[in-house]
Amino acid sequence: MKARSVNLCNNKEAASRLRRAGLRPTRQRLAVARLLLDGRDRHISAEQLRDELRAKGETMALATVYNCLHQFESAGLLRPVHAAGEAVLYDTNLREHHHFLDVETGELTDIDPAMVSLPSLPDAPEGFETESIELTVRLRRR
Amino acid sequence: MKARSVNLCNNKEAASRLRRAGLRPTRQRLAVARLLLDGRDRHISAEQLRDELRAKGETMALATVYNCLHQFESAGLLRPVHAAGEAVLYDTNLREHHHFLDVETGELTDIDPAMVSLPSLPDAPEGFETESIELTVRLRRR
DNA sequence: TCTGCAGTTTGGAATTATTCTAAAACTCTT
DNA sequence: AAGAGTTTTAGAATAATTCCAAACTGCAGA
Repeated sequence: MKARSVNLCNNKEAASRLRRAGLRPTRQRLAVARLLLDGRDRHISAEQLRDELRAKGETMALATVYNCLHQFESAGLLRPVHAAGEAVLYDTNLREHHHFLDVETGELTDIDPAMVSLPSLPDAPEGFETESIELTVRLRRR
Repeated sequence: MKARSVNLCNNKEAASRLRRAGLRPTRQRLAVARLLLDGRDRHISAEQLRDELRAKGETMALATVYNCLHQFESAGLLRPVHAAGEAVLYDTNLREHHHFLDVETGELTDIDPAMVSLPSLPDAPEGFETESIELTVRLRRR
């Protein structure tokens, strides 16, 4: 019985996932894929990712981490969230959903999509198309 | 018949507005107030503001521009919008509303509040309170 | 298997937005 | 006009990210 989430525990699966996305499976991209594309919903910054990789023994230049994140984004494997603190966070949850943001820590939490409905979204103005929609509820410790 | 928008064409009115907000009316704050608190709805960054001030013959340190913006924000005279490009933009429109963002230029445009309704906003998690809500529709030139 | 080249990675410098700092310049009250 | 407490300022410092040119690597073909 296979779960919906793809398990990229080994390089073979990660590699084919990358190839399907049009990315050459380099050592660095494989490491990132195994860490981020395992089906868990998370939000991670470039620096956090670098640290987690390092903890797994995969050190790579910060520029490479940024490169990977951008490539994964273009390939539709990750979605950037801009409204967060200072740094851009990458969201492994590709379903439509929204976020709580703890403005103190910068931490993001998914909002259950059932809790919010956007019944009437305005059409994009002439000459534009909607790239994405971000609803962020900024939270402060009470 | 006075319009709803306060006209801060002269320093007297700007000064009293600042005092009411608990801010000492310094030359720099007066200049910013006259430029931003005239009732027009706009979105402006620190650098843009500095340039507009300079164009009016009011030069001031960029640090002062940032100071002013923060103080105006704390005083409830401006609202920061974070979801925009790289820089924080300050919104002179204090009514609840949302934004289109041109991701190319970073330009924000208000979304008519009648066009969007957020019927069921999720409650803030235990121990938190909602500071603000930002709905941003990111646009790309077609 | 070997080779070459386009595609990748890398460290460090460069950029951008913003904050910090300590000193000089104000504002307000007395 | 003087003192105290605020503000402003220029420039240094920080943080996230991008740029760069050189070194490296995956893979297609000989």
